[in-house]
Amino acid sequence: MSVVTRFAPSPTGYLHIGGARTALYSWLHAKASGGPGDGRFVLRIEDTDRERSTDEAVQAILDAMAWLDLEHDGEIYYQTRRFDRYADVIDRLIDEGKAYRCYSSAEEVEAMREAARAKGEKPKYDGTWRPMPGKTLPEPPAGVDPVIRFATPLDGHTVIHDLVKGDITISNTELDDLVIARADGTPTYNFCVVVDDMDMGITHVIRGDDHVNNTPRQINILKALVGDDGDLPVYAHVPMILGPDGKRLSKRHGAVGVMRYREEGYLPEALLNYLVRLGWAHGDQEIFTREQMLEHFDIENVQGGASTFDPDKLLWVNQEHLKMAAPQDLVGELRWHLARLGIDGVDDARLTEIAAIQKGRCKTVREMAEQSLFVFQSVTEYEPKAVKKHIKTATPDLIAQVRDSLAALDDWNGEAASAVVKQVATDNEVGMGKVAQPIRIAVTGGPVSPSIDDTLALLGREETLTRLDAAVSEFAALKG
RNA sequence: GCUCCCUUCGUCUAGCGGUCCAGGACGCCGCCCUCUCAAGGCGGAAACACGAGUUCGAUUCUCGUAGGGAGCGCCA
Repeated sequence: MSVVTRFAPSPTGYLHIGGARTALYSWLHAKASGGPGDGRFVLRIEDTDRERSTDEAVQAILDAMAWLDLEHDGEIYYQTRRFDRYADVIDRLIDEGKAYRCYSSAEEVEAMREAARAKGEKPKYDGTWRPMPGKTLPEPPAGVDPVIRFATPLDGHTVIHDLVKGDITISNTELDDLVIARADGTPTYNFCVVVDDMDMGITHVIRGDDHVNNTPRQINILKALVGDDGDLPVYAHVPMILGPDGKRLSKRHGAVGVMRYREEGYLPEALLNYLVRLGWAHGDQEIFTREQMLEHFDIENVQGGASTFDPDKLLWVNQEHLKMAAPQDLVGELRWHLARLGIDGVDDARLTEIAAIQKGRCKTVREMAEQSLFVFQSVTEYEPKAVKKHIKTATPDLIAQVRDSLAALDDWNGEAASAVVKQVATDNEVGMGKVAQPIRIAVTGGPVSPSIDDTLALLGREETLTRLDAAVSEFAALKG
């Protein structure tokens, strides 16, 4: 049987790191099992809460999924477009006596819960309106729209055969008769999920473990629909991701949107790599390409306990991916970051050249873009601290010597340029640092840039000579 | 309060009864390399929550305790 998984976010905000990992695990499980492309990965938008769902949030989630390249199969489902279907199923359950109308007010239900709590029990609805053999129901109050409640089995227990947690058994007496349709007729989450997963042929439900307590309710509803012997999906509840404070990472608790990581210069494959390793391992391997994840990922090896998000390690993973990326594969993100810094219209070849030189020395693409600005912007001022440290009285003369030798070069390339710098250092019996650092400051304005040969190669002869000339007079004036 | 889940270095983890005075990685601390920043090389500190069992033998199995997480909505 082919695997079908789904990712089912509610569009009440951006896609955050925990959601991204759940999506990744679901995607991997569908795509990794049974060979490439065998399984299906469905995207479903759970927007039944019309108060909080927004189109902007839907778009934000779609954008993040696209950036991460977690492609879904087939159409995107929206629960709000399936209300007719839910209504049909609810009618059927009522007809079959598996659900009933409840006229208790919200205040009354709250009082029931309080009463249960006072007795040291779990807060529950007390079943006032539940039809029972030999029981006389109260007269429905006039002018009150009822909610529909599901008649949960009164005894027995429900077992979840969870792929990551193992078997979980919950007594049905822990469960109460949950509302499956609100007074205004709209269906609720626990109900829609069941109908959807059934209709969409979902074989594996992979979701956060904040849902484990809902699962028995959902299983009971599903059994009411398909019978005790009907097919149930396989569940896999993945643990939460905790913030540095040990609290669950959530939108209102320190979690930021996935796209924020793009802004900070992370590569999507690096973020995915970090996320896949958070709670899962394949021996000692730390760095995974997308292909390697697909090859090795196994949902059953996912850790049972929550894990803490570590920004430092993410940064390292990103750096590793930067190092191993082909320069041309970095062009897209580099262009995006440069654009944010006001640099547009640079051609691919140039960006590839820059990426090739910078990728080994940056932790993020954002840093790469920032550190490459000197290529596009002429030097308008020299960093005072750097000048103070590296520009001495003899410096203008040294730079002038380098400048003249460079001007005389037949071929302009990094190797030849750095040979010139070395020669000048040797001729004047000073260390490389005495020449290279001033040159660096002269052509970039600051003390940090790629190696001198790469820096000059990137700049080109004309630009290098122009900047050196400017620096010679500038530094001479400074020290004169 | 009740229910469920979890527990190896600060963090992510390997370990699936003896191979473990516990391995890797991030971070941290030294040293080396060096034209800056990185990278790289070498070395170091750092953990099986606790208590009972089971067993010839427990990090590994069972049960308690403690700690942590989640849930208990006409939210998803």
